[in-house]
Amino acid sequence: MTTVIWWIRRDLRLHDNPALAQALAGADRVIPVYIFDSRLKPEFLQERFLFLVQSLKVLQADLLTLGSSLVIRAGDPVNELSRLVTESGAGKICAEADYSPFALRRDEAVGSALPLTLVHGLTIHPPGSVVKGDSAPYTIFTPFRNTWLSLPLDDYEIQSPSQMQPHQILSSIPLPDSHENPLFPAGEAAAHHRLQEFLKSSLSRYDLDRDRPDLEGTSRLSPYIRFGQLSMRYVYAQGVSFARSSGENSGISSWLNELVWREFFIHILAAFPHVLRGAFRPNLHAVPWRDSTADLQTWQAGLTGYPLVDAGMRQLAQTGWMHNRARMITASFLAKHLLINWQAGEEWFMRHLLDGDPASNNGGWQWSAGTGTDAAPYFRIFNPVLQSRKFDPSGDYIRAWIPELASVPRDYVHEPWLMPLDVQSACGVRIGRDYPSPIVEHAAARERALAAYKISA
DNA sequence: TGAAATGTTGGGGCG
DNA sequence: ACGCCCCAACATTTC
Repeated sequence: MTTVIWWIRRDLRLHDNPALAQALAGADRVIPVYIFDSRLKPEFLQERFLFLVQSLKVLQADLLTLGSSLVIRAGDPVNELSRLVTESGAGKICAEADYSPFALRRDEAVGSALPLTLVHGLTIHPPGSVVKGDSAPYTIFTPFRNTWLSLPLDDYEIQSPSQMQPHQILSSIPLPDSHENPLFPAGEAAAHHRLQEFLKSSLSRYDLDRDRPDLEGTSRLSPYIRFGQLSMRYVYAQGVSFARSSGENSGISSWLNELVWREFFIHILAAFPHVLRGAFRPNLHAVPWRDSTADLQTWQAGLTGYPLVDAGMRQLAQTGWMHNRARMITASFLAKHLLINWQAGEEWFMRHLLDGDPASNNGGWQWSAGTGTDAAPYFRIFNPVLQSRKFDPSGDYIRAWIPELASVPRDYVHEPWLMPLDVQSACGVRIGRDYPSPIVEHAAARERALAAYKISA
């Protein structure tokens, strides 16, 4: 009787799961295990932690229908897995490889003590496989993508097991209390449903609508991909086959491009783990950031006085998700207009985002702050008013997240501080009382940022 | 996956 | 008819 442990980390799926498939191959029984790592403090994970717990509940239910069961433990993975191996007599542990510095250290510790087999599945092409002629990693997106696209695509799809052998129920702790996020119902089935809905209804217009936070133009798949409720291989293959069958291409290729960005940042973090500690470009270590707790808190609270910035920050705090265009604008605002170290923003996003992943989050922030591998030039500073007019033309997104501004007329919704007093009275909003005046003046803040970045550029 | 400043052009008003 | 100015509209350069 051979027993294998399937150690689940961020691959919460039964469909197209190479680590699970490897565990099942040749084993008489497989024990699915999730371990809450005691080094990760749930209070810092907030909404993402609840999403994880909900997802584990669904996975548990799915496993029960197959005849199996999920074992939940909490503690240090080396200790917990050692106990599980002893209790079950398992001769092997299979897990999907993860490439963040934290995960690599953890798996090194487990692998040196126990028979751990890491199986690739997190990305389509694993880190180290997309490299330049001299086998150095790419640091610019476009050539990375060109090489990425030239590699053979494995569109093989591993079906979910139709049943699993029961295992003796090892001691398992109950899952913490949690509740469903109304925008992101947890579980593999919900993820598949969302993918199909997106393909059908929004993908063909993706290139036109994806930058519009007031529309449903994006896939909203990121939390599911983050926790592996969908495999990248499957998601990408679905996009490609949809493009073939619909004969339509413009929207699809720009969406597939976004998936390649995700791969790019995972590769970057694997090759340059120092990006989690500071700027990728060492010369930009020297930006003289302002140290203002008050301004940071104003940004976090969505009270900067720039409606689109505040709408994005409130959407994040209230839902655990923010539209990508708003992520870029809010990030640019913190790093450029407020001249606060982007790492404070990186930390805030990680705390609140359901899809919070060190590689993508760090990559996005370094891009916005102009410190990254393939970064926006330091002098590229978003004008929050122009961005607002361009991407939220009627102000629907602003009004959805800033109830104070719900009745502000369209002419003023992007820059309410310009409202004459009689208009303020007419719509019942006094700027400076019901909604803040701008925390900084755009032109002056822009000049300040240019000067500060110039020092270290 | 910007925006502002600066430069150029050309139509129209007007003396 | 002509030169001059104004200023959109667009293009280029700079941050």
